[in-house]
Amino acid sequence: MNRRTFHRAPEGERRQELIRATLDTIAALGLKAATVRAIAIRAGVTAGLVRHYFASKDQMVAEAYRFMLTTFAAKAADIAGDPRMRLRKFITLNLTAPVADSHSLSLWASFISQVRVDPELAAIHRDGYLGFRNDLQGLIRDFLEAEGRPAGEADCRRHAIAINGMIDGLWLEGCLAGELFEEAELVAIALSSIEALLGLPIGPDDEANTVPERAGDATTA
Amino acid sequence: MNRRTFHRAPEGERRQELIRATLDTIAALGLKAATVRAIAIRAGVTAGLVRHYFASKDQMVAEAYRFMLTTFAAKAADIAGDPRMRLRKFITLNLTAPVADSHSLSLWASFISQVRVDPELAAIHRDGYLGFRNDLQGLIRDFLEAEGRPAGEADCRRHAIAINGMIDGLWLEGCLAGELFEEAELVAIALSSIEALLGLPIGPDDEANTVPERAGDATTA
DNA sequence: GCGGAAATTATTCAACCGTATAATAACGCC
DNA sequence: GGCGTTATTATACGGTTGAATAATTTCCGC
Repeated sequence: MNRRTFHRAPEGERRQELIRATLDTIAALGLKAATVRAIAIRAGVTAGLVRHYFASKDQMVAEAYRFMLTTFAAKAADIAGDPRMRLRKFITLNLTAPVADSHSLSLWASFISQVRVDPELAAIHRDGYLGFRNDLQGLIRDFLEAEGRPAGEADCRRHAIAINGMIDGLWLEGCLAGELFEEAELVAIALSSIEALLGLPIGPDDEANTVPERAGDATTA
Repeated sequence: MNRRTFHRAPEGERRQELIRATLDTIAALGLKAATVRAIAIRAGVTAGLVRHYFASKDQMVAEAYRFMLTTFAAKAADIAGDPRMRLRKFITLNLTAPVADSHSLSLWASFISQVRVDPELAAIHRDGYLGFRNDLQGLIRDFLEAEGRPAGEADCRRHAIAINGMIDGLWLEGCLAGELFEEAELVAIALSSIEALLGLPIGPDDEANTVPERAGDATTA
């Protein structure tokens, strides 16, 4: 009975592979079916190896969650341009793939359902989400100031809550039923709605900012 | 070892108890930890009894999901009043307990993460969500007409998407971090934002519709 | 420098224990 | 006695473990 030949991975690489396989498996099969064995097979190794890199399966899952949140935050961090452009990019970024797709929703929902019962995941969750709305609030403040409409702390907070809510909600709709919307439709709705909320135009002259016509049905999922 | 004395429940009642216990257990412990035993204990019976009422655990979970969606839909169905009142009630209903609390989010996320991998759940999901935005679109159309601002199909659809997105998003924020908001704050933000989106007042004169001041920090979870 | 032995350690493998679901036997009330 | 409920058992599967082994690096005599 011969033993399998294997490849010995360079420092850190296998660890990253396992984290990626964890996320892929959860997205594809759900948290319940994401067993150590299933994850290991997807990563091309055997189950026992997991405990060589992580103290436990739970720790590996926790690190996978942290990695996911970090990846999201990193995407939003390197937005450049003037305040109006930055706000517009932020919204677009969060309402198009890869942030807005069923893969992301699947992952997100799996973790959210565990956050309430797992203190370690809850801590990671808190860390990950802590800056999100603050970032948005900063973008809004900068934008209002640049447009000569400086606003107080309370007003900015209120706007950030409303706009954050709208982004989250449209993200949800896009993930749940992306095939019901044109590619840019959700982004256009978000931008024009936010214009109405703030009373200021956001769209640049050189790019379409109107809502494309579409006479489809109106179901959510 | 004496056998426990037991109570013989009337037909149907025990079944309903088990469904309720299923939802409670999923919300409290997560889908993974919602074992037949845990659910049975919560319902005050022993595990074997489940198989007397349901063909399998999966079927019980599926029926619990159907029950949850039905309950949500039923709440929104019996709203009475003039168009403006109905729209306002619809929004309020979806942004206050029991629809908007961490219990609901927990349930919702648990099921959503399974919907993609379980065809039976997917069918139930589709049935349950099919009419939601159409209902909202109808409310919006009626409201606009009643205010003398009749709108075409495309406009109504666009408004319904935007407002549905905002409701979903604020619902999400309320569930995730309800303790960061005043009781009526999210509702007030939603109502004033929707006023801005539609360009029409929604709030009645006799009820506060302004956003209450609150100088707290701005974190999401 | 260089070839190969020795040490290191990443990986596999098989088995363990706990627990889950499903099936079935035992029991009590009407 | 029949039916509803419970206790018990069977089987399967999940995470974890530790010993065996293959791949890689280090070391040493030359």
